[in-house]
Amino acid sequence: MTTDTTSYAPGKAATPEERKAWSSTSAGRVVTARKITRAEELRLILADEIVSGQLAPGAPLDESELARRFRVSRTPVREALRQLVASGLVDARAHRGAIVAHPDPERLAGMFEAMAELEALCAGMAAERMTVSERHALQSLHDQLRAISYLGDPQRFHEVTEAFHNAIYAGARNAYLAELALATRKRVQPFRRAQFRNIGRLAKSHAEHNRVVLAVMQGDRAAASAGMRAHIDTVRREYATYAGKA
Amino acid sequence: MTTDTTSYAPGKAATPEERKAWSSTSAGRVVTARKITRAEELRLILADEIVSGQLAPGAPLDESELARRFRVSRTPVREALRQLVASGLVDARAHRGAIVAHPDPERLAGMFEAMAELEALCAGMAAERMTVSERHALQSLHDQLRAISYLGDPQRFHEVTEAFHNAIYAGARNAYLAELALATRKRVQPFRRAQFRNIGRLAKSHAEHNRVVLAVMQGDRAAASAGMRAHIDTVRREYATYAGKA
DNA sequence: TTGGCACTCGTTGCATGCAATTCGCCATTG
DNA sequence: CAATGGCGAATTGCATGCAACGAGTGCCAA
Repeated sequence: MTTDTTSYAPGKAATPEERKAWSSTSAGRVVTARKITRAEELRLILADEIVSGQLAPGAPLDESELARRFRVSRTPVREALRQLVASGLVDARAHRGAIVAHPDPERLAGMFEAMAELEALCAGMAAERMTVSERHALQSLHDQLRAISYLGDPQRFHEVTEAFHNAIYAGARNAYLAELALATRKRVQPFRRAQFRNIGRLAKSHAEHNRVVLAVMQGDRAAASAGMRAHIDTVRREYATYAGKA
Repeated sequence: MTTDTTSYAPGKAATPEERKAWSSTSAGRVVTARKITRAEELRLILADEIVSGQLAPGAPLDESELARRFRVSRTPVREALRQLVASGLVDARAHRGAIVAHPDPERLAGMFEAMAELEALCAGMAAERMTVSERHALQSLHDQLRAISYLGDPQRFHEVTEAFHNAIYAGARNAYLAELALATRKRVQPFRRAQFRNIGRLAKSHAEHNRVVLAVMQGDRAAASAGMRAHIDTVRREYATYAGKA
């Protein structure tokens, strides 16, 4: 416990100014979401830190420590952790604390396989259902990726890749399926960090996307699915090569 | 609030005997899970009541009321609700309470479509990966279903159907994918209650399963997928026919 | 020296009180 | 008469204190 410095009066735990402090760590991504609860804020921040790799798989999530860090009581921290447990990003056992989820290799392989199929499914549906303007928007993102792969900016490439996949989710016209795919993507993300340091991977990734984009533009469901499945399968293999320590 | 009858001393809110009372409502399914926390208990109970239809979509979930009902404080109730929100069975908005999830028709259609594809995927994978004994076990469940469909016991038919689908999930050798499929199944379940009152549906369901079982026995992935997709699609159409009020 | 055991400490689980927000109701006004 | 503004009640959100559980440590006995 060790209530050390702060005064901590009830309902006045931290001024808004104080509370801004914590988001300074996450590189300019300050989301000034004012209309949501503290627990929801914490959930979003912690999820982001897990997905972005700031909190590595296996890292302990101490309630009191997080409460101090975010200048709130343990209650909203606990609620945020419970939701993260339910979403699969965090593992917890009663009286034994919570850690960032760290699936064993077999489970991780299953997540990759499921991701491949979900993405393939979305791509196939998108090939059939996207509007003309959506197809053009997808093509535009794809072109951007080519340009970025030449420049060799992994961070930017990653961001636009996310947009690319999100565009396909949206094109599938199934919000629920999109949520499943996105959630799976996020849960796998902490284990593919290393890939984005590999510049050579960018061009290959773009080439794989090319098959998908072509099929989507032509409305060829089977080809779009196959292309996306192959792409994610490459991602999986790439991970398997890089990761000896998983 | 109205602290009416019980004394309610801290840490001694209810004796074990008192706490047994609530589970008597759910028809003999008393799970004497002693080693888990109260919040976890509540989560399981509420999820079961939602899936089983005791709590209908749209029903309000008042924290204080649930706390009284289960003889606990609001804290574990809140944690259970948060987890149910994260799992999609409950919707909640800050300061406005929680209700049993009630997706609009479009979203529900998406859930049915996703379920069809997930089940199809599992069936296809199971056709390739099941052991011989697993295939025989599946066949056995299928035979049981035929017998039950003759007897016309919808409740029992439902239970064995669940076991049938779970056997296919297990045969797919992908725990993560199985979780997705099962979660989706549970989220859709509250909207297909009516179907199990329709005795005629039982025989048709069994006939649809037949295609899947045959394909699985022969290791024919494509046929197993197609069969399962067609089955779930029938389920969806059946729902669409029954439900004017969704 | 080693195995078992009780004790202690740290962390999590739960209860409770207060603060904050929302919504319904009623009065006031155009 | 309708619309709007503010007040009150009810409900949720958060802080805090205490209880319970687990893990580590040191002691005792074999």
